[in-house]
Amino acid sequence: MSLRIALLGLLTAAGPSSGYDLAKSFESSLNYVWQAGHSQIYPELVKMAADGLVTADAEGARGRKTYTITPEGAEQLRAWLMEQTPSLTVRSESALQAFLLPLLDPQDAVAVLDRLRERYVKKLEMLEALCADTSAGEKFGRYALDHGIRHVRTTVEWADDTIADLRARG
Amino acid sequence: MSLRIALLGLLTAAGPSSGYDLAKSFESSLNYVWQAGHSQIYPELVKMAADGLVTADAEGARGRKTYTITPEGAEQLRAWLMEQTPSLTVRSESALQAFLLPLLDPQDAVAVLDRLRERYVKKLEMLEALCADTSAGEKFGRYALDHGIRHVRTTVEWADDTIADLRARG
DNA sequence: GAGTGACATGTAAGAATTTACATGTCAAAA
DNA sequence: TTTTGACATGTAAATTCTTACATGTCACTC
Repeated sequence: MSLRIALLGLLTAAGPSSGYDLAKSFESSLNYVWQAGHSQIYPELVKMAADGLVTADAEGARGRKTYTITPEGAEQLRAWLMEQTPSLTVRSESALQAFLLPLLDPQDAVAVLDRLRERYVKKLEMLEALCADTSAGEKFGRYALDHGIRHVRTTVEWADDTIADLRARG
Repeated sequence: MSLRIALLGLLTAAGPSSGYDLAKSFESSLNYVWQAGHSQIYPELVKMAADGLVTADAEGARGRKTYTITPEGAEQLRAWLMEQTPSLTVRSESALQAFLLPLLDPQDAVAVLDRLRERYVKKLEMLEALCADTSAGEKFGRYALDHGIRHVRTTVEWADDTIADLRARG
């Protein structure tokens, strides 16, 4: 369901798009909260067309197919947003790694956390640069970007404090 | 891989456990960052035993089987923690919902965000209660719990600010 | 004119995940 | 004593997700 919703959302925000466009959009905007590659997107668009949620243009240059959301698709997206009670859980490999850190001795844990922290700092810088770029303040990007930045910042702070705590113990 | 690592982590932290125990542990401790039901855990334990990462006791009362991590399992866990560079991406249905919110008109978006916020507040209270409980300060629970609390708190703050912004616009 | 790289779409196989089905034990309360 | 609920383990089917394979176009550069 989530993939479908994500695609309907992207089609609403960005207007008619090809599967290729949508895969790109996924990478650049939705990537922080959901992921999907083209091999998942293309077949899903076909199913969505069969279900009347989108319509496909005839092929354009280089076999390009442009999909447009239908009123039915828009309605389904709206219904999901208004009525669904999505799970509050999260799936995060790096959070899993962070969780298991105390199983290492403190020095090793610090080493691992340091590396993880470094990567989050990079990510934070990247997101903040995006935020400063005025052109990025479009569509649903604003709140989402803010959400992402806050979360990554929180993670870095947590890493700082946890490293300090581990150092104090080790 | 993540499921395997999570199970090895739980077995290390909690000592020898049954699949049932592990499923419970998953729900109560790892749940915020990874999820797995018993129907995924039981077969995985069998495979892990075949791979020499755990050993299974003979059956106890009510068909209970107790699994113990082997040195090889411990080594694999350690190697993953020290050497892997896990993805920084996250999969979160509620974050997806939050992202798509601006596609609704502001009043509707506020209504949805309000509901979402309410649920996060509940979750925050739950986690803070857990934190206050001294007995919860065991094993790898401390840092993980702190991590979870900070993230949920950040989400609530984001929701507050986003609701205010939406109200100002709507 | 050949090569490179972004554009563009697909399929197939396998792994991971979810949901539902299916079974049986033991202890305690009603 | 029956019934309820936690304990305990599994399998099957369906869906979702990842990784790899496979193909072809178009614009630009060397």
